[in-house]
Amino acid sequence: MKLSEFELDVMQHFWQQGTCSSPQVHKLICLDKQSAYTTVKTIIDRLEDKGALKREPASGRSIIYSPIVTPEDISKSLLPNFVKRFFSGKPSQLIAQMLKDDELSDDDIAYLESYIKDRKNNKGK
Amino acid sequence: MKLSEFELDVMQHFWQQGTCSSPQVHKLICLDKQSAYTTVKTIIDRLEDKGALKREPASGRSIIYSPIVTPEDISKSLLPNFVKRFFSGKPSQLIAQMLKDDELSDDDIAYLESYIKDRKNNKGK
DNA sequence: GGTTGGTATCTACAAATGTAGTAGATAAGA
DNA sequence: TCTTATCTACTACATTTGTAGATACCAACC
Repeated sequence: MKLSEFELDVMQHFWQQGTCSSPQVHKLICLDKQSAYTTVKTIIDRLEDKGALKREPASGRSIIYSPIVTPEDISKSLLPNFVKRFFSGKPSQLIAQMLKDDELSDDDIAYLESYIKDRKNNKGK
Repeated sequence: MKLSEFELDVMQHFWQQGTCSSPQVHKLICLDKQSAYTTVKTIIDRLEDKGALKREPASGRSIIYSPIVTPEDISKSLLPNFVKRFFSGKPSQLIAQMLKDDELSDDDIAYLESYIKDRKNNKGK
């Protein structure tokens, strides 16, 4: 499933909220960029067509949607390509860039260090 | 600078080869997917318009192009967004997913360790 | 020097994407 | 129950992207 930029921005909110109505998503989107309500609704309709969202059996005025695809579904297909394109297919280069750009928190670093340590131990065996 | 999928596929070859003619890129692209020469040439023209490629002062029948933008230029703007979208903004989750599928080599580990060390030193200052 | 094969340029067009208006349905309040 | 504010459904359109044909150019070969 291929989703556009804007579609991903919208999915973002469903992934965070779990379920949402169109007006709710519109308000959330508008925190980042100005958009007409119908614009957001069109994107939601397209996401429904693509099978990324489904309607919940909601009682009420506005339709409640929930996500079908997960971020993992998408990232699993995009990540290898991403690494291949920009980091010569080497995950270590991606990590290096994040380190260089200082995008990693202390926790992230600690995580990496523990991974490295584990790996060394396993190798020793 | 925003590049499309196909444009990135083409840039890929320039990043690998350094400089290329359109026919050369066409042949490389065709190793992966069938495309008319003019299709590839159109993409190259668009990349030139966008300022991603420039013409080299080449003597001869076919134009030689070389890349202006680097993979880092692109990845720097895409990576934070990528992490935000698919990994709840947590780089460690991205790292975890990459490492799940793809092991790091000894060189990779050494590379990362030196980066981590640097970062710690800089932070101490 | 004319022919030919490879290359470049220009033009075109369908599909996807971003953007939003209009009209119709409907729930909530007066 | 009538009105109004809200939400949905449908339609529209400009731009970007993928795709490629037609045509023009030019260097090398016969």
